[in-house]
Amino acid sequence: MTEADFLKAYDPAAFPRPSVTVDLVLMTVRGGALCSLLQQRQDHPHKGSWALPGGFVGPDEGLDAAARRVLAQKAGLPEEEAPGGWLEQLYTFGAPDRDPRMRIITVAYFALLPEDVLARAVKTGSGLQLAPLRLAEGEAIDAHLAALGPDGTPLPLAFDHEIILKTAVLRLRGKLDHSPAPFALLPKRFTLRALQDVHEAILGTPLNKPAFRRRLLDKNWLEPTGERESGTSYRPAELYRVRQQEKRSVAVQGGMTL
Amino acid sequence: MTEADFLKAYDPAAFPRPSVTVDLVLMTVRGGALCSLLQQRQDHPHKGSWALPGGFVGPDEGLDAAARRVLAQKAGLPEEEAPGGWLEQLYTFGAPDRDPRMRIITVAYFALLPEDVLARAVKTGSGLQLAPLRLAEGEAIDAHLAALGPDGTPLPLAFDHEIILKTAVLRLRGKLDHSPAPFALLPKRFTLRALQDVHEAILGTPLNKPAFRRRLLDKNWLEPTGERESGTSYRPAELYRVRQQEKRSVAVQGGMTL
DNA sequence: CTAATAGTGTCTGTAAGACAATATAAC
DNA sequence: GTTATATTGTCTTACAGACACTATTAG
Repeated sequence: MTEADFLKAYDPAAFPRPSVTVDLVLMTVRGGALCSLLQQRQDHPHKGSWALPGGFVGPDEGLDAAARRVLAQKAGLPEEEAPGGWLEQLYTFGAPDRDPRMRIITVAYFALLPEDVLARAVKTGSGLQLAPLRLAEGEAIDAHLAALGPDGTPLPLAFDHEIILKTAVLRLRGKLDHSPAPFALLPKRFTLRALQDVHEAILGTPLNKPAFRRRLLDKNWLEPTGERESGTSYRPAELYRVRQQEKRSVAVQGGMTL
Repeated sequence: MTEADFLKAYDPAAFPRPSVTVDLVLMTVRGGALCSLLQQRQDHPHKGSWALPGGFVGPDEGLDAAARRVLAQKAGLPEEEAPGGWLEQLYTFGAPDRDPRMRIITVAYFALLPEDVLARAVKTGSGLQLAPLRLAEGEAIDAHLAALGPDGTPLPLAFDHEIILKTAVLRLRGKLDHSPAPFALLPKRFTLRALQDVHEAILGTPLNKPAFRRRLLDKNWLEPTGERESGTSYRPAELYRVRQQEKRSVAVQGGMTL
């Protein structure tokens, strides 16, 4: 056994290497619901089921770079531009049988994008869909998550992508209060009410307005622009923007702004 | 470009696959300090520097299984036994140049083990060391982390292992209050004082005793055993144990008990 | 003016920090 | 008893939830 371990450790080419991919959970909030971009599989295995967009990691490509590349390809985001999104490594899934064709280890990322960006991606690509995610009550990791189709019925999910989606939703919930990530779901200038709507959609529960406002403003992450929203038939709300410094300040391995 | 992408996605064998390893941050608290097991490299590259124990992921081996195997090999833990530790996937590091020999993507795990288990591992193996970790003040990810040798000077760390260690420490700090993981650093029965010492070592700051006690007991994770510690020259403290149910209850992708 | 929402003030309950008082075991 | 620490009680402060009140804009 020690001999075998020795060989294993010092002659890695002696046994087959796994393929490594990145899979992306591209999320946004639309119509008060947290949604994820899914792509219908055209081939076996899991033909017809819905999968996360992904791609193989190139031989000289970093993991973040691969995630950005897939994001650009699938979501139609030019890599050089700054659409104001968020990208963060989520978790790595590597069960030996997660793909029936061969051994594939996937590094899952999640991205947050403004609604219009993802809506445009859906229209551009084919077999794409922005599916509302419905997570059963309770924060347990073994709770069931459904991605709903246009008719409100759950879509069949390919591979282990339900677990990946569930992990993403729970991670996002956990980070809501401690990370500037959720701002990536809104345009550059937004009202506090819109931000609260985003939080409520992600948590799936209503929040107290004065408390929410206090909490957010006390963090000092936002600054008022002096401008107001327009087009309302009632009192327009102040537009806020994220302080420049907060776009850099990041928690533990906290992801990156796009 | 679309053609190239197509080939990339559908003919993964057409380009070389990366090697995939697991690296383990094996931590414990000793002498009031958070320590990690490090192994001195016997070969180039980084010969003489100190590295995290790790190993290649086998062709039919899951990531968690690989981490457990390396844990058993390096820390001398029999895989079947239940020493009361904690194992959790940390983050995946895959910069193309992180290893000069070849492309290696590593899935980092961190483990928490009682002090005596790791101390035994250090004595058994060779070139092993349990190094106190000192993190510069401030939670910033770009702060410097040093692993101290026996003479108190920082050890040179191999590859990107400083970043991995830093990530582990920050992750552990963040989970302290929300996860039953820290209990893995103590024996099965322990006093609240010992638990507070562990928390203080990890956070690097003293805590308020009554508040700590209230917080922990209010979580209802612990139950008194009715027994007292022995061998003290003063009033012995009550011994607590973790409720059985809490060993299962786990937060978001929260790791596993050993 | 009315309608509708923005934004604020205030009360209350919960939980943490600080500090002190009491309890208990070894000697 | 003394000593050292466990364990509990209490005061104060900070903050979140609840609710109501005031402000502002369109029409």
